[in-house]
Amino acid sequence: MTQSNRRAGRAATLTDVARIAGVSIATASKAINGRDEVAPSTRKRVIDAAEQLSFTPNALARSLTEGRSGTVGLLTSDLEGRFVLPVLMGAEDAFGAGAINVFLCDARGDSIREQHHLKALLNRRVDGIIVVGRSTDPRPSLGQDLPVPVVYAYAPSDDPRDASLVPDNRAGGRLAVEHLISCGRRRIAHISGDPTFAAARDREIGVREGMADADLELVGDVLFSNWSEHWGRDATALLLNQHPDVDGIVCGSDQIARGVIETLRDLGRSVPEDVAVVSHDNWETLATNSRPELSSVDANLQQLGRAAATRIFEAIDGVEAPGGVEHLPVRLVIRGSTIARR
Amino acid sequence: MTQSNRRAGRAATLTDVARIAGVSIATASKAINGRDEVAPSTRKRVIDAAEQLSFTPNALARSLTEGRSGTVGLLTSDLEGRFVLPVLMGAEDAFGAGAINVFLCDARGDSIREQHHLKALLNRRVDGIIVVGRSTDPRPSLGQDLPVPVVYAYAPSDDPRDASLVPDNRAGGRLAVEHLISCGRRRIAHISGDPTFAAARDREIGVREGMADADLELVGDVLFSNWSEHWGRDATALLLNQHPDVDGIVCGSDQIARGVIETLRDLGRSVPEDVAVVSHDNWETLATNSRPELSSVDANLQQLGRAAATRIFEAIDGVEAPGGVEHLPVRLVIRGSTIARR
DNA sequence: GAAACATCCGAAATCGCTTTCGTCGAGTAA
DNA sequence: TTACTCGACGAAAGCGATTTCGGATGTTTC
Repeated sequence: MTQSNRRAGRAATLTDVARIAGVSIATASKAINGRDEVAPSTRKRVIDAAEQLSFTPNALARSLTEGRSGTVGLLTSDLEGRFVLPVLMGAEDAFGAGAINVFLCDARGDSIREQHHLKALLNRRVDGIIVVGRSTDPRPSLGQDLPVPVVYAYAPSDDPRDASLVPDNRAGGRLAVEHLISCGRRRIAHISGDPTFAAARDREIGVREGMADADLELVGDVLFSNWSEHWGRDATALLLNQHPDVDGIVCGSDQIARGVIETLRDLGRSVPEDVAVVSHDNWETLATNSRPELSSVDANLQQLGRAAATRIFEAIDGVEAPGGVEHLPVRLVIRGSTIARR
Repeated sequence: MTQSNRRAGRAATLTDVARIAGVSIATASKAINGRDEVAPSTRKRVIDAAEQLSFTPNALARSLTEGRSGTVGLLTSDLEGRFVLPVLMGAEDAFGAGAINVFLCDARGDSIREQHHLKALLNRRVDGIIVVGRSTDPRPSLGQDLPVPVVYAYAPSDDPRDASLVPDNRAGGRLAVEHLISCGRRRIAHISGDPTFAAARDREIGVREGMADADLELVGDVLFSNWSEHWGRDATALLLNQHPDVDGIVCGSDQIARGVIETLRDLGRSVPEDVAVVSHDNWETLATNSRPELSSVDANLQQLGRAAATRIFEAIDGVEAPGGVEHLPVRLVIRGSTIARR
């Protein structure tokens, strides 16, 4: 805390710099911003003066004239932050560190709070807004009459006129099951999470497609309930009871997979030798601490954030945004739960 | 994306409102901001006009005159976000949603990037900065010559002149061990993480203090290595081999505890009957999905964020900040790993 | 030596809002 | 009626930058 300095006086302004350098503020501005109608010697004087005062231009003032603030709002309902942070990082990457700053607002699933935050963001004249939902289910649109471009990431908007970017869960399901098949598995089951989640349904579709393409059928029904380890354990017990010959399991999430693997071991099955397990999310902490480590489908959230930022940019620059939901590619990370470690 | 609207024209300004209401911008400003030198009828006209144009004041312009921006920077190196998000939420609470907005910047452990972000934040004239480290180890100070108040949260600054708020890990260690003792355990061991972490050392001190107060001694040496489940498993095997009669284990983190519990079960010990286990962090996903669920010491990060925000506020209002490291209370969350579920 | 032309610089307008201070008219007191 | 107070309102000066455009130099060119 540096009270002393703060009291010492306000931050240096362009006027101060100009005075010290003995030029007008117009010239000082040009010199500092590298415009070319300034003599080299003058420029040097100005730069030196700025240095001496440790002058930093007031971004607020600049924004006021330029009409854009160089900030973007990230509006989320994802309390836990597993999804929003990779997206944030991707966005930062795309924007370039420091060039654009991101306001992170957590609406906590409360639409009143969301409106509040939205209004605050607009007051601050953000140049764009990225909305990150907490699941991949469609969420209410912020509306069409906003003065800035909006991109929905992870969770799509329920209004097709909005631009939404979501991970391709269907392809993810297919990827997972194809991997199991390529590992020589044929009797494959699917244990997933909450069936009211679009992610669960989309992944199931992908899984079924992958099986069908290989002329295979899933072992038993898809087991739906919730995304927890507990359910993974219960479902596995159930599954092995009815279909003891299963040799591959696609899990709806890493958490489920953790439970699945635990119960498989408890019931005397070795992973991946007897049963190979692949899951979704690639949540590092869970996946790499599992024994064996989890093969998992990664949603490429950072890339999704980057794409969202790019969209915002394009829209700012006047490129008409196409609207509709775009599915971004996912990737499979292979670890010990499907292929035995050498 | 609402290009049409954006093209339709710039956002309404106070001048527009004033014109429609037939008053001067001065009066319009006063009417909207609730100042009292305005006749009720006039105020109504202005408010109506503002409504009609859906006028939103330009926060940038306002900040320019008021000298404060109503924004705060949150500078972090915590990639994973487990620590930074609760802090962010706490800060939002304290600031009041919408009244203050938070710039979240991730330096990714790179000091160049950090300087970059810091500069950007200062350019945007944030009213204060909260620095969130990635562990509880001291981190380099941003320096004393910043024009805004800075508070270090979670990780303290290495400069005692800075104000730092950190969880009281020592009290946490004590809390954990006292709980085990109150559960009737006497042969207690401590399995922790990376001993180069201040958190590991502080917790150990607390644990030892708690034991000493009860005239007990730890079973064996404290086992240090890293914060992973793998280590939890290995350490437990080691421990049971040397001290098969252990009846309580304090773990350095929830991840370690997960490994500990797993191996305890594998080796035929039931939790909590034979061995009670308590850990640190209270990472919900891990703690509540464990079997049994983990009793764990929660660092109260949200409260820490709230405290940090309050500090910033006070400093803005001119209250001299005390500097130095303040240890904030932690709390124990009791679950099934120490007390058998009924 | 004058005209034409660069080159460099500064006065002033502007962005949208807040705030001070002066003005004006109505109401009150004398 | 005059003098005075007071409430309501507006003109104008900032806040800190950018940018336009005209003016003051100095340099070519014929």
